[in-house]
Amino acid sequence: MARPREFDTDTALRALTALFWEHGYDGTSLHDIERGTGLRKQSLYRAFGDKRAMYLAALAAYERAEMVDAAKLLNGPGDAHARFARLFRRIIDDAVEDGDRRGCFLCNASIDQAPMDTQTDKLVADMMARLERTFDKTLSADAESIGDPEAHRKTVRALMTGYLGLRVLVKAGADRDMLEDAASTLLSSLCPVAA
Amino acid sequence: MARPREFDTDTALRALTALFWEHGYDGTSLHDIERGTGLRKQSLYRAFGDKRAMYLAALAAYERAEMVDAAKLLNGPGDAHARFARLFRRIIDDAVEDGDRRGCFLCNASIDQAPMDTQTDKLVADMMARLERTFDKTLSADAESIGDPEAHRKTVRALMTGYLGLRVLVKAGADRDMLEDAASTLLSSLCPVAA
DNA sequence: TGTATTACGGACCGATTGGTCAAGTATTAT
DNA sequence: ATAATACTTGACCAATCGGTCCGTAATACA
Repeated sequence: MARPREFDTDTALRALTALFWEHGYDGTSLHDIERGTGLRKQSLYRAFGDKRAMYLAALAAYERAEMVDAAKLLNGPGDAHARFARLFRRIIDDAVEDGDRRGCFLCNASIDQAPMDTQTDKLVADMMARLERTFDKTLSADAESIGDPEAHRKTVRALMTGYLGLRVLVKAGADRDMLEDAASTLLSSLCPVAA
Repeated sequence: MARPREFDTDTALRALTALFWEHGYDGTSLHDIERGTGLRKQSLYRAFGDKRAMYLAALAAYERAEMVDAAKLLNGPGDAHARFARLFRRIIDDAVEDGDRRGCFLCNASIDQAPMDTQTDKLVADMMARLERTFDKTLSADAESIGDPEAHRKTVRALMTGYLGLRVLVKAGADRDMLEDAASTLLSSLCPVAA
């Protein structure tokens, strides 16, 4: 009945995610978006709505792609210490070896959009809650942690804080030593012997 | 010989700091700046240079005012645990009671400007280094920490990470429980008994 | 094949961006 | 008094912002 869309929405969404992730909301213009996606804004507006909707869709896509990817690391073999160590190691390696300073899109969005846009604020809060659940599940791999629910919850939240802090340090340009030291101490609370 | 400046540069700088701190670089327009400072942009351009210079000056002023203020908390009485506890308590209270979601200007700048502006990047790196020195000095208040320099350095850096993570959580809209739990665990590494 | 429906590209929009210029005025040292 | 300086104000600038409109091309169904 109607002419079919000529571009792939998922591909466009991936491009949008890359753009907003790296440059933020204000730092990404419609012109940048046209270049990055290879599409005219008209097509994008019809597919997504307005720029804000593109941003929110990109943030949600980030969660589906990158954070699910991180969750896989956390669901791997070994005890909680080993699992979180793999996550932190990946963050450090990406930053130092690939020079990837994009940080965590969720963390970035928390700072540059959440306080000034209610929709972003809501989405960020939801994503934070889901991230906490992921961390919670990972920590539950340790038998000893299930004894004290309060200590368990506190540890999860400290690890969340450490995760976010690490991603800020990456953005700030911290070197490998800095990141390694921070990560090692954060992990030591999970397994004093392996610290 | 020449007509003296009619406005107080420090007052203007305080206003600039408040603006950039709350709304970021891109989120603060010259129009906002004129309203916020009560000055015409002409006067501001002559006094500071361009918008980027205003931002950098504001960031430096933030360090002189707010971070020196925080340093006072860290130089107060008690052991390291008590000192850092006061800092974290202040962060949480400001966020929860006053609804202050501005976070830490240094942390904000790390995310929204440092990766895309070399001058900001340099200033942020310097400020991070000075913050680390402040944390280092505070931790040195504990006699037992001076024994192992490596452990000392690692603890300092983990506390930095925790500090930054806390400020991100505030921006993300975390509630009191979340912040309290995170802070308490971060502090527990300093003094297992008092945790 | 006719037609309704939709995608597409480009022109176009007013508003706002950061930044500059010019004119008039106030202040100071000589 | 005067020369030199630098203040204030508002107009002005090109460029860019996010967003819309419209003519044309392409498709699916009757």
